[in-house]
Amino acid sequence: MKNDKTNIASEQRLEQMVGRLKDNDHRITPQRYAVLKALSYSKAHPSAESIYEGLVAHYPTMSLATVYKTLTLLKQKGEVLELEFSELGNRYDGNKPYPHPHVICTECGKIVDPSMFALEEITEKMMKETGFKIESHRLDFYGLCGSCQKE
Amino acid sequence: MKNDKTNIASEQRLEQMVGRLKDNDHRITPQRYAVLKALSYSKAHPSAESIYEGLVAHYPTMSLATVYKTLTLLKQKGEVLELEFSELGNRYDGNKPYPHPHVICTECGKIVDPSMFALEEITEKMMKETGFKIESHRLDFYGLCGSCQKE
DNA sequence: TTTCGTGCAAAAGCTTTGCATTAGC
DNA sequence: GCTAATGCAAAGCTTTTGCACGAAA
Repeated sequence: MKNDKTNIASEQRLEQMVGRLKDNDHRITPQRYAVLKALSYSKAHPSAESIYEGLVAHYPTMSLATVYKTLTLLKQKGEVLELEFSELGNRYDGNKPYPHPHVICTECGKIVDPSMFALEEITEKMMKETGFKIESHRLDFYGLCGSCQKE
Repeated sequence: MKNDKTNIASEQRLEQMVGRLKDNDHRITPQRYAVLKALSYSKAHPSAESIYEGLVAHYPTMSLATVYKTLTLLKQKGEVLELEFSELGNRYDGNKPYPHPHVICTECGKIVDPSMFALEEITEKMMKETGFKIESHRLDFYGLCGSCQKE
C-alpha cells in the first residue's frame, strides 16, 4: 500500500463494483469478493492466472475457473477492461474499465497507464513519461460495420 | 480483382516479399508462394485459418501448420503485421506490415484500414469514412520498459 | 546432394463448460 | 429453501512442435 490516496481510490472502486453486482442480484461470495478486491487494488493489469496465484494462498478454495467466471461476469457488466493478447495472455483492468491508452513492455509484459493523450507527438511524450523505448503501437477502434448495424 | 491499380499494387507487394525471402536464402515453395500471394492480395486481414481455407482447394497438399510456419517467418522478417485477438483469433496484414489504425467490427470481425489519422476527432472521422458505429477503441504503444532496456 | 520446408499428429496454452456440491440471501 | 456460485476435471480452440518424408537450389 503506497499511500492513503491510492488506498481510498481502490477501496472506493471495490465498493462500487460490489454495489453494482448487488444491484444486479449477484451474490457476493468470499471468492468473488477476493477477485474484485484484487482487481480494484492492482494497477498491474493482471492476467487471470496472476490473480489466481495472488489469491490462492489466502483463499485455499479459490479456483482458476472461478476467476474466469468472475471476469466474464465483470466484462458483461462493463466493470473490467479486457486487453486481448494471444502471446502475453489476456490482461484485465478493473480500475479503469473504459478504453484508454496503454504502454506495454514487449519483453516483460509490464503494462503502464500514461496520464495524457495526438499520436506522433504522443509517442514522444509516452517515452519521456514512462521511460519506455517505444518501438510500435496499436490503435484500434471497435464498433459495428454498416451491414451489422442493420441486423 | 477489382481494378488494375489494386492488382498492380498487390503484385508488387507479392514480388517484394518473394524477393526479400530469396535475399535471405529462404526457398520459395509452391505452398509458401501461395501464402504470400494470399497475404498480398487480401485486404481482409485474414486469419491463419481463412488463409488455409482459401488455399487448400487449389493446393490440396497445403496444411495449416505450413500457413502458421510461413506467418512466423514473415513476422520475423517484419513482412506481416499480426493483430492479436483472443476471441476473434489473430489476424494478419501482409500489405501494410507496419503499425496503423484499424476499424474492427465487433460483430462480424471485419477489419478495415481507414486512410487518415488525432483521437477524439478521429473517432468521428472514422465513423464517417467507414460507416461503422464506433463504440470503443484500442490504442497501445509497444516497446521496452526502463528495466528491460538495461538488460 | 544437401538442407530446408512440408505436413501429419501430438502437444501446449489459455479459456470455457458440465455437473455435482456448497453456500448466499 | 431456492438458486446461484464454486471447483474439479474434461473439453475446446488456436497455435506450436517433433519428426520423417519430400523437394528446392
